[in-house]
Amino acid sequence: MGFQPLEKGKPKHRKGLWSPEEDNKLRNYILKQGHGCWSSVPIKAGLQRNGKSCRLRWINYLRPGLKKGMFTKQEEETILTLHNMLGNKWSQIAQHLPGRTDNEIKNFWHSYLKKRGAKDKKMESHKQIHSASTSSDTMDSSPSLERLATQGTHNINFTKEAINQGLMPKLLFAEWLSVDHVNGGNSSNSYDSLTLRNGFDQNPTFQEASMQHCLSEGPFGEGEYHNSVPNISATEMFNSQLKFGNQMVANGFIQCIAGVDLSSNFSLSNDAMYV
DNA sequence: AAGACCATCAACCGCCGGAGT
DNA sequence: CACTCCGGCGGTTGATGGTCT
Repeated sequence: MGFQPLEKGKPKHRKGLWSPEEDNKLRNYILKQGHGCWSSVPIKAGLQRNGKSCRLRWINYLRPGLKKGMFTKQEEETILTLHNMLGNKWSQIAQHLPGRTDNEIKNFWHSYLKKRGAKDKKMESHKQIHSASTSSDTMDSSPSLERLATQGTHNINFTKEAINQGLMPKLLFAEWLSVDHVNGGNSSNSYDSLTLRNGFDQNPTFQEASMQHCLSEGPFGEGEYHNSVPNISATEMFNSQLKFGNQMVANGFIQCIAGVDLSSNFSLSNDAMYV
């Protein structure tokens, strides 16, 4: 890829991959000042990017609480189910997947489509060969969209209406942390073993650590929440989220985050914050 | 070992809608 | 009402790394 050389004279916005220095600048700026108006962020943060690029970088990569790595089985099924209901509404789907971005989900879906396309082709030829025999035993072993939507493979019983009306809860990244633990994400990241390089790291470990530290002392302590959600259903999740929302408000949750004054200008509206 | 091919992911682009003037 | 600005969204592209031949 490489970076496009900056044009002489005219201040042109830089494109391409972000360097670690740029990441640091953006992260530090937003954590300290909040993003405010995105178009002014690059200027104030000393970046030669446009506002859009900064926003995207923050949302998709730098934002605290983001989950990295493979999608879990449950996440995959949730995506399939929600996509079946909502279509290509990636941002809406992302709101129900803790720590995942719309971009990530979109990418997943496209690769999934490719896989499925290949599988379908295979199935088609297989069917033709065995057209005389019963079809039931040739069913795809992966969950069909219809089945997922109707059965709710892991108790997903929310309705399209509920989703469309915004009745589905959005998530706190504190919950992302918990879900991550449940799903065997980076659960080995105990607080003690964390390295807080330069205050922040490339991954959300720093925030997770801080969150965990907060949570362990607060109403979301290990016993109460972290250990209570194995094989959590959507309904349970929903309920716990409602509880979470109330607790958050009641306990000044925001101030708890990382000891940084994020509350002043820190927009969490798109950060799966339940409001 | 090297080139071709493929999958994944980060980032850009263009469009749309809402808010402000 | 028209215009501009901005943020958000979805589609698409291009780079990169891994696998295959």
